[in-house]
Amino acid sequence: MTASSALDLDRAAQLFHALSDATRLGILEMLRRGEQCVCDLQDELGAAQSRLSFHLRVLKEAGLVSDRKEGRWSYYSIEADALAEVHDLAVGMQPSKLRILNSKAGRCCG
Amino acid sequence: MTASSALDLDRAAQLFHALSDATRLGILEMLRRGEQCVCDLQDELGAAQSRLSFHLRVLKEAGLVSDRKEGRWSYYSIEADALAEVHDLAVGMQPSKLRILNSKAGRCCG
DNA sequence: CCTGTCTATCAAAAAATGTTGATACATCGA
DNA sequence: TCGATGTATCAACATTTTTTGATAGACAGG
Repeated sequence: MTASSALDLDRAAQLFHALSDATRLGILEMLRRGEQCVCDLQDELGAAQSRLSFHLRVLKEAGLVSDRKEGRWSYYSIEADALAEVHDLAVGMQPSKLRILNSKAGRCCG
Repeated sequence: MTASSALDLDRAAQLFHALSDATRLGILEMLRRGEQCVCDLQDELGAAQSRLSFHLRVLKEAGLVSDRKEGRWSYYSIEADALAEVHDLAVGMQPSKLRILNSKAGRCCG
């Protein structure tokens, strides 16, 4: 059986697309420190509010982040599962050695 | 020292962008079987020649594939180093456990 | 209530990306 | 040399993505 169906490719493309922008990668980098409200991201990344909101939505639609409302604030945080999905994709794409140790089942470094 | 500079982000974005398209992922998938000429990719992926040529260039500019001319044919193959770079990025982005075992130095499963 | 703050959404404009068909170039075989 | 083949490149167009500024809703504090 071949490894990848059309759907797999589309999902992979969606994930990679969400990661294909420096602003979004910067957001994820900040979120690795833990939950952040939009205003903090805004300050630290120096991005306009609506711009940030846009990128956060892209990340959210890809499942890479989730949000939580508290009072006036929205807090965003990383969805570890989606990042694990990215990791699995990366492993699955390796041409040789790396693949041997990996299947869909488990992560090599878990 | 923080993990990622602006340059890192741009490079990461370039790699992920190259991977953010189903056609290009299909190409890489085929190339995992080994070197392929454009005509074979064309047949199997059912993509117009100039379209394929476009996507191959994106992949090549990201360093993910290389090409070799032989007679009338161009043979493309995977650049394992770039895929390893993708893998390292994926590992480095994990929020928790996975990171612990990894540094820039080496791959966990190598 | 009113006002200011935080955020999402919208529409318009701008920029980037992908597609298509045409053309050009190199190579091969006759 | 000629014609056919494999590929890259180009220009035009279509599509998608990103940015910007404006607006609106929810909430908190006075």
